[in-house]
Amino acid sequence: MHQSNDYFMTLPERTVERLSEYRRSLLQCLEEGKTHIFSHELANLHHNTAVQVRRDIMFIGYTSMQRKGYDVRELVDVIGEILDSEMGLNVAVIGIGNLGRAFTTYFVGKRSKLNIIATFDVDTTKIDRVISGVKCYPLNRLKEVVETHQISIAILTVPADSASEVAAQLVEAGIKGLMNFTTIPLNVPNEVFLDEYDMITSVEKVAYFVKSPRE
Amino acid sequence: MHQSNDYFMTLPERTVERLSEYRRSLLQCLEEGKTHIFSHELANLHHNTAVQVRRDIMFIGYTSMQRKGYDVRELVDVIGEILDSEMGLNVAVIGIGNLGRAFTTYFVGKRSKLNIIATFDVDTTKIDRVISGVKCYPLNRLKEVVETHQISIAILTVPADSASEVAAQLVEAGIKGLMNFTTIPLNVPNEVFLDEYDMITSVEKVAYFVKSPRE
DNA sequence: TCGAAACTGTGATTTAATTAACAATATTTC
DNA sequence: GAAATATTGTTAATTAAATCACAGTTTCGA
Ligand SMILES: NC(=O)c1ccc[n+]([C@@H]2O[C@H](COP(=O)([O-])OP(=O)(O)OC[C@H]3O[C@@H](n4cnc5c(N)ncnc54)[C@H](O)[C@@H]3O)[C@@H](O)[C@H]2O)c1
Ligand SMILES: NC(=O)c1ccc[n+]([C@@H]2O[C@H](COP(=O)([O-])OP(=O)(O)OC[C@H]3O[C@@H](n4cnc5c(N)ncnc54)[C@H](O)[C@@H]3O)[C@@H](O)[C@H]2O)c1
Repeated sequence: MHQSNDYFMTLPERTVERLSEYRRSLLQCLEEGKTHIFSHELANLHHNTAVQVRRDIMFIGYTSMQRKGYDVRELVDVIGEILDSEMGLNVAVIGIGNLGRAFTTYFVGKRSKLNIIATFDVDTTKIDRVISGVKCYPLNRLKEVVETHQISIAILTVPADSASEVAAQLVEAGIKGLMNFTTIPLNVPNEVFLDEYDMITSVEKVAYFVKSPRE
Repeated sequence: MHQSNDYFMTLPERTVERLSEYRRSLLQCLEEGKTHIFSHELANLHHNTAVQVRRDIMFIGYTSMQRKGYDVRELVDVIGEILDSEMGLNVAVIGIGNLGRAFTTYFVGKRSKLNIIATFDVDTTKIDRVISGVKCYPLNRLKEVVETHQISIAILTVPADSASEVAAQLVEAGIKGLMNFTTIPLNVPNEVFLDEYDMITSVEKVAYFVKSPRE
């Protein structure tokens, strides 16, 4: 039973994240030949509750076969309709150092609607080479390459002290979404979607809760 | 004016994260010779409001010089008292592949109360070598090394298909905090603090909001 | 010396996210 | 085919987080 609204409202960020995570588990289920899954099973695979799973799925307007659970294949497809763009989106990695290379290598292996089609750096030993399977361009060709290849998303892995400057260039070049892995919080115009993740903060948080366990 | 409670309640996770982020900005301020900072200045450096900053600082029981803003040095120290352990904590990286190496290289450079003092792998070409400045041990010596070096935190960067198994070994070895960078959600006993971060999910979220901007 | 201005600290309020509760529905069992 | 069981979808209640609103200080300027 597949029923999806023609006009989706924008989903809460956390729901979008969970849908992405559910999809990965569901694809795994498919590989194992599992065709149906209950909300509590999906919940157990992630750290949450059956109610939360049902609510997330309700958000995207999919409904199950009552009492049989969700059809895994259909659910994967519906999540795909929500998360993916028909024709895919093009992605660039900016700063192809240790983290940029690790990310690119990992990502390029995955089948996905997101294609890393360029990397950028200022290091002349990297420019014009193919690194992690993707061509590296000089940063000063950013705008040109972004336009000709219709790149809409950038992954920022440059050193902290050039992060703000490079971010401004990305905005100027017409990037629509920015994933910032540097430790510097960025300012971008409202119409550019920005997500930031700081590994060091995460590890410091773990350390805090190791030192001060809850209850 | 430095007034800290003897017994802290456990802070909300988001507050702990923000404190870690504030600290980094504050250290930067110190380097630039800035001795005092207002809540709205700190807020501007991060993506939040002056009230939020004041509330976070209230949580840790620090109070400013009225009308002069917060003393940067003191605030750094108070945040340190909250986040850091007196004698530091020892950390191990499990799976010293692309991501593990990037992380280790980056982290080892930082002055911090968290010391990466061992890495573990199963690849015999890596074992017993020093990689990213840290000695790599065979995974089967995990328990022994964790005990002798009093390692309490593990960073998990092994391939997805061995993540669960290795996590169980880490728990068994007595790890108290686990930062999981694999794409597999883990189950650990309640007394082990677990944080998980999935880069792919983050990028998929950015893609979703690029495709479906808010309002 | 007395406002006015600039910030902080915090109770009250609002908003957002999660969880509980349960009616509706399909399936199995006897 | 009726009762028992399992599971969903959704409304209502709860909890947690963020924001508002403002009184209380300190400083400044006239
Ligand atoms: N490595 C990690 O695990 C880790 C963890 C947390 C945060 N980070 C952050 O990620 C960023 C990159 O870390 P890394 O370890 O990969 O560093 P790195 O030094 O290995 O790589 C940085 C790369 O950026 C390039 N670069 C420098 N200036 C540039 C510019 N203006 N435009 C384009 N490219 C430029 C360099 O040539 C280099 O290739 C840093 O900001 C760091 O704070 C990394
Ligand atoms: N590279 C990235 O940017 C990235 C992004 C998202 C998620 N991840 C996740 O991080 C993990 C590591 O990614 P990577 O790109 O570094 O992979 P990688 O293959 O480069 O590294 C994996 C390392 O783990 C070692 N290993 C394998 N089995 C092990 C075991 N049982 N115990 C200890 N070590 C073992 C391998 O020898 C190798 O050195 C994966 O689970 C991946 O899903 C990586």
